Amino acid sequence: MSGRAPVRRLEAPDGRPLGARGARTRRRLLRAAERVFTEVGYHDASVTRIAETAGVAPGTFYLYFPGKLQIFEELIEDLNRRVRRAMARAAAPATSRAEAERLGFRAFFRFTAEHPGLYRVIRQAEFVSPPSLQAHYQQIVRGYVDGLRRAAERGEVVQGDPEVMAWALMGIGEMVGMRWILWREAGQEMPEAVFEEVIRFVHRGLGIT
Amino acid sequence: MSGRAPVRRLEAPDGRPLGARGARTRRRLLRAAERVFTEVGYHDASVTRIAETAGVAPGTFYLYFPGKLQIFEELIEDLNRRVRRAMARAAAPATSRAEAERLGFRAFFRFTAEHPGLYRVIRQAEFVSPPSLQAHYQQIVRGYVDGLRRAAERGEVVQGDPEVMAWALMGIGEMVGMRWILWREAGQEMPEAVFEEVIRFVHRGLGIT
Amino acid sequence: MSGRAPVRRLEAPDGRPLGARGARTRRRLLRAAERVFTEVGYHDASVTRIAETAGVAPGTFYLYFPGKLQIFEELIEDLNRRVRRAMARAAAPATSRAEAERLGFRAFFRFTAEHPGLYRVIRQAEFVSPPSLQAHYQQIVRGYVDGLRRAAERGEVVQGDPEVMAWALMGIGEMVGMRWILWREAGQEMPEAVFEEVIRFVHRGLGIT
Amino acid sequence: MSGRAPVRRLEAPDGRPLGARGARTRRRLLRAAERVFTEVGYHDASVTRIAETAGVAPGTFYLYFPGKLQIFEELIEDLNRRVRRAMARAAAPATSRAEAERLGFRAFFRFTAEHPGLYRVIRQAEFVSPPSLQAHYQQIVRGYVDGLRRAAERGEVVQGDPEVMAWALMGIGEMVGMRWILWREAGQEMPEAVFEEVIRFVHRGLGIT
DNA sequence: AATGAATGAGAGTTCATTCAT
DNA sequence: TATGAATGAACTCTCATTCAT
Repeated sequence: MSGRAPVRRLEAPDGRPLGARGARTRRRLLRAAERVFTEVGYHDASVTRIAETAGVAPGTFYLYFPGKLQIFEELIEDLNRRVRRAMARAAAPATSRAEAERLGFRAFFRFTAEHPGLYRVIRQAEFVSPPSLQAHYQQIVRGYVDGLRRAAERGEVVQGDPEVMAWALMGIGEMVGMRWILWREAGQEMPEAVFEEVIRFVHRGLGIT
Repeated sequence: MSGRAPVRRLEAPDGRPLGARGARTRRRLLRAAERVFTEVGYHDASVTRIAETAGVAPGTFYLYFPGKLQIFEELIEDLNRRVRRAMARAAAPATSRAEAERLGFRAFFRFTAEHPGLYRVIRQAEFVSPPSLQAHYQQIVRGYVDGLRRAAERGEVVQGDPEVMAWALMGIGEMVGMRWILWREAGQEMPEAVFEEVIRFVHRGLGIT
Repeated sequence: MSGRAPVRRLEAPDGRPLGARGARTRRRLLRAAERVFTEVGYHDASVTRIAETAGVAPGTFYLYFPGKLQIFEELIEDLNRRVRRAMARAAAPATSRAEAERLGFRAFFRFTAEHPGLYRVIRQAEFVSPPSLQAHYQQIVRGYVDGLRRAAERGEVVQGDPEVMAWALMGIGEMVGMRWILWREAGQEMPEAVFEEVIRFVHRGLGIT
Repeated sequence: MSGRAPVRRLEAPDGRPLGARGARTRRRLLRAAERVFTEVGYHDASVTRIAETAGVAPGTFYLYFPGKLQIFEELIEDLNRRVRRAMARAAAPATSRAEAERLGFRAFFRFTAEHPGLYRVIRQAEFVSPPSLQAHYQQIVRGYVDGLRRAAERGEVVQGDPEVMAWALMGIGEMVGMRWILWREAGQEMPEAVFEEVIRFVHRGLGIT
């Protein structure tokens, strides 16, 4: 279908390409930012602390990112990629839309459980970087829409506007994930009964019999 | 069954009751905070700007609220009350669960359209005041659960865990509202076709035939 | 020798004389200020809290005192009068300078023990109102000097500059009082042995054999 | 017997060691604080003004001190060290307790004359940082007590509680210093006759014949 | 004689960002 | 490529004082 993803040429904010050492430092800053944003949120995360966590001096941060906002935005994109990949991989072996939904939701909840905080951070983008947030949701929806359209053509799901359904499904996933995963203490699992109830609701909503 | 709501005795942070003049100033500060939070979010909203918007001096703010966090929390509660009241009133005349859902969602979307920004602000509470956010969602769910349980007993909706369904419905409402109302420019309406599609999804999800 | 002290005509800051009701309010403010200054010091004592303690509104304070500084200064004068009176009364029956010193120091330490905090507040005057502090010490010294001069003429104490001796004695009293009274918890007494040691030092210093 | 004083490793509030540039800035802030506290007292000294006096931006202050209170406390300790060192050095060559007292008091008054204001500042600690004030006095007393005890053993001074005597002596020094040094205009000397009178009083008080 | 809501200047403090080294 | 000292604007919050009622 596509071919390989283009190799991402990393560069410094001033446009110069990054050597191996620089690329490693950049990666460490990104991981540090993930940890710090996750722990305290965007506004209480200081650049100094991110640099510290990455083991570099504050000034070094600006060799790799134009500012705090930009590393946040890159992190959101990064998260988005990881979520979509996790869901796509999980749903790949499915032989029906019903199974695809089950596997996809399962993967989403697992991802959320393994990265508690990331899904809290993303909600912060509402005011921090609205375009990032919109892009995040829209990219997820885009993948969804294709799957739903094909399933409708095959008669597996009800006829209807696949975009609306995709947003509805995403809303269900986020709200349920927040309720049963993010608000739990770390280590707690979402009860299997809850998961099954969610899936039944989703299947009914999609008209899967 | 009902009785009237208790008169809310307003007080200053130091516990003294508020006279008419004080109550008016307090109300103006609350409205100003709503506007400012809505425009720029919690973190970029300064107390000074809120006071300015209300037409009072910065120090006056602290005669009525202990701080920025507290006015935010009060605003969330306030919003919560208004949303629930709007939905309850709208759904009251319904003669079936199907109709109740339709009227309730309609009211919710209308409220969101009339107060664009409020639903964006609430998502900020994730890091600003988690308890406020949880209370907000839980209070909405609580009302929902009762209605669903009774409907299930009457055989109007499918048997199942009403709490899970309530969270799912709330997620649908929020995400669809965000997509078609908040991200639109002011004045835009959610297309009727979208609304109908959402309602169909909701009805199917609940097992309403 | 003197005649009676002039009746103090109380007036408002604007010069108008005070009626009976006003005089009572003024007195209550003064007592409230004493309590508050004593508890938290000059800078952390707010006019509002003083008024509150006196049971009046903040605005009322300014009907009786031009400001926070002035009530503080009046309080220092007041304290000064009370200390001197207590010491003079205590020493009056003495038949020798030795006895006068013993009785005077005893009275001073007792006063300090009964008004812990007042002697801490006075030290604040160093920067709050230097003239008040100087006047306070000078008035105490003045009384001392007369007594010492007469005692020297009678050969009871050594010949020498009575003013220098007076300041030395005052320094002893303050420092010892601070160490053994103010730094103790309330209710603790200065050990009798300490008192006797102080008196011996004083007697020797004055050349009382 | 002695060995050298341990090198003081300076660190920033966050615990990182200070380089040469940082150490210089820190020193300049400390000197600036001394000047400003001396001029206007603790409460009217603003951090901004201290920074200004040191020639740095307000934010720089917080790279070196956690806050206004802490630089004040460090200043008190600093002053304490300098006073004790000055007195110890001055009294070192003394061959008798009588001479030691004379030299010690002389040194103390000279120090006070050279640093007018420091001794006023210290009195502020009463409400600002009581532990600092107690530590200051107690450290001075501690050195005094040893000297007095040995002198008593040699029969040079009267038998008695050396601690009480030490506090008395300190009180004399502070009060006399305040009267004849701090309240004078800059440049004025304490008259020699006053100094001699004080020393005679001290010698008599200690029982030095 | 008394009220108490309102003021507004100024406090201590934080932190994203810069730049000389 | 990296440092880290320095910046300075902006923040939340306090409180002595005023004045219309």
